[in-house]
Amino acid sequence: MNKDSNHTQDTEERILHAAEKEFFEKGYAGARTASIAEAAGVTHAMLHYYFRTKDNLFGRIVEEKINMLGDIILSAFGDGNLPLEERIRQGVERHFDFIAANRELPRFIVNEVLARPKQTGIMKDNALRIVNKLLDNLQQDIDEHAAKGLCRRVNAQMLLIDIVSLNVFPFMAAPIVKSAIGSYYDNYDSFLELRKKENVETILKKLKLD
Amino acid sequence: MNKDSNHTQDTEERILHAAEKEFFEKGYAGARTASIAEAAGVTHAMLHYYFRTKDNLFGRIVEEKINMLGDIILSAFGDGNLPLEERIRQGVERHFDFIAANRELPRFIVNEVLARPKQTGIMKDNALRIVNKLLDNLQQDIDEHAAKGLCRRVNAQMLLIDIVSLNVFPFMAAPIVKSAIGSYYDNYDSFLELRKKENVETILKKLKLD
DNA sequence: AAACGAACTAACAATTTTGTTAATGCAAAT
DNA sequence: ATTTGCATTAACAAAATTGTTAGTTCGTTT
Repeated sequence: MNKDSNHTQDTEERILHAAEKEFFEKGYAGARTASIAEAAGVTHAMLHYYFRTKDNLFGRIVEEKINMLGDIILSAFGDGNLPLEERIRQGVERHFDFIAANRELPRFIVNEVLARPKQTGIMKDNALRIVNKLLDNLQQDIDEHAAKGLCRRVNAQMLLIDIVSLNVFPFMAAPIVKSAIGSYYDNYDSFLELRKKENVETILKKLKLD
Repeated sequence: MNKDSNHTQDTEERILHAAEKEFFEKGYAGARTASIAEAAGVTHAMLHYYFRTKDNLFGRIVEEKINMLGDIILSAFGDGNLPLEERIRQGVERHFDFIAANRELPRFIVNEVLARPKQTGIMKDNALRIVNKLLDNLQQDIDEHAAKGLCRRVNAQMLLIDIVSLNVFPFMAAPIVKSAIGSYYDNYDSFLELRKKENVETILKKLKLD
């Protein structure tokens, strides 16, 4: 069987892709295996042939997504060689951009993943270990700069929660934020551009000495 | 039929109460009318007798909750007689306290309400009208103080998004934030106390002149 | 070419879930 | 006391949804 005639990967991929969309949009309970199969262009039975249960299929999606959590924080804030202010500015911007490129991820994580502590506990702990290691490093960085009188000695954990809150919420609550800003901006994307700058400013201002 | 023997309100209330819990916990798709009836201590048929469909019952809960949105913003930030800084400090604290007392509301709104624009559009618009009126007033307040050189001239809309983001996110992502702060705090509530202060500081610092 | 095995299909089964209906109880009105 | 009407129940019906199975197709192996 050569690669071109191997439909397995194709079909499996298509189901996974359709499943991600369905689970993201409707959540586990709202998702229908029949819809997923239809969207993937395969018969309903194929879904069960490859993944046996809805649970299994869901698990595959969750596994893939939860690992992104730690990775994005690390890749955004991980460059300890930059000057602190630049490190944080870049972190906020990269994190914002990642969320903007994965707008439905936060809702999925909050609703579907965090609601299943038993099934996702290990993966979550793993992501947290990565983040905590980074936070230690960042806190050192902050403390050193603060000791030199270059910034306030803020808590790195709190700062990260600030950043994630500011960056994530406008996307999670997009429908209401969209209505709220209404006609003030040309379109939602131009609002988001401003929002990103605003978040960077808010965070950097918090670091500044009084 | 005297009031004591009128079981109608009792039963209806009990169903509504149980429904709110079920819908909050599991969302519309995950909620089961049978579970709601059982939790309310009534037969399954009674639920349909009073509300006919799951949709109707859900609509009643949504209607009640969506109206809280505008109200809380207004009651938190509405006091225009206070000095600006005090007005904002009080607003942030009151909004935080409200969310803390209704921790599952944001998730419900984001997941269930915002995902149903057709059914909730009018209610949402109504809440937004209240908020926008308040924002106009707050912006004037800010502009006046800025003109006197007492604060930065920040955009009131952006400021409100900042506040809501900072206050809401830690509750929506509570399971992961809980794990993340781990052993650093005695318990989650003592973390939340600090978090509230932190948010007030973050916002007020944003207003300060450089 | 015959056997083999993985991918696939159509039909079906089992369960869950929402919603209905006919009958009953019971308090208040006449 | 009889009637009236709402509240309630148990049983049932209908639909939706997940999962299974027996059999088919088709490329590969021997």
